[in-house]
Amino acid sequence: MMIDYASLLKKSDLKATFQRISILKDIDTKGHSSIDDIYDEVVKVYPSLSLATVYKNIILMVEKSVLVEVPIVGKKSKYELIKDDHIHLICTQCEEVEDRPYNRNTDTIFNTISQEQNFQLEKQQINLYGICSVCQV
Amino acid sequence: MMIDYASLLKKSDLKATFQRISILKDIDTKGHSSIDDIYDEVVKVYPSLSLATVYKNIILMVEKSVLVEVPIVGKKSKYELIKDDHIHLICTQCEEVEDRPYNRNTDTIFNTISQEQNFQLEKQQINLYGICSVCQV
DNA sequence: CTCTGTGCAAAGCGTTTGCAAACGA
DNA sequence: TCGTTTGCAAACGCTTTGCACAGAG
Repeated sequence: MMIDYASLLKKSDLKATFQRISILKDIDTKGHSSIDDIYDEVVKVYPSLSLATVYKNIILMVEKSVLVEVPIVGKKSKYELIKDDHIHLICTQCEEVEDRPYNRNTDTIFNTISQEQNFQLEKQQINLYGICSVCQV
Repeated sequence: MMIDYASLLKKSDLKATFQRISILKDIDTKGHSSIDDIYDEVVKVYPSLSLATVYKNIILMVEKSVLVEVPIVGKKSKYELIKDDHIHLICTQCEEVEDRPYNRNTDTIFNTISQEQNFQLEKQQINLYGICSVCQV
């Protein structure tokens, strides 16, 4: 958190507009945000924001590998900043997503499977769906 | 494969129509199909099929836990028959999805993480994205 | 100053809905 | 026969697009 979003954008040949920085800040602060989450949040501090601008920028930042799409069963995708591989705990009740680090074996397992299948691994997404501690009454 | 789809449907209080059986057969044969895959296939043997019927039935069969949605980064979801936990190898080139069984450690890892986080695990989806052996020139 | 990015409104599509007719049990 | 399911066409809502203006570098 508290990354220099402007540098992050420039590194990817994207101009550091207030809209883009606000989008990144929202995602970074929350961890995972949907398009609507982002729009609702950023429009508060920048009322003239257009939803189309959010769409355009998310698409662009995913292409540039600044963001990663996290598709979720039965809901709209969320987006997160690119980061080390990790596990998602996705609450089916409150829809929050929490990250947990891989343990030492996790990587090995997936690499082994990929090698056995002669599969050229590019990206991995481990999603555990369930009820988070907060929602368990 | 070659399951008794009619019984499967009746077990879930769904009438065994030709449309539903054909949808299940397509998914079971291919392993994983998108809505459009299914429509394109079934309409061949049942030309009066409506796309709306496919949508309605997929939604229904997911609710009844006959099918499971597999959301995929940057593409439309695919659907599979419900089955034991497994890993998806998703080819980013040809879009094929292949299943691989969990090895002995996989379950342990996810159960451990869930317990540590007091997370009530309901469902898990492990997706490995990359290039399948066929597409590696 | 130049080229990129934004906002707006319209267009485009995938998905859902309502209803009469057809069908399964 | 009765309740469910289907097909059609319309409605919906999310996403994308084109273009003139604004803004970053």
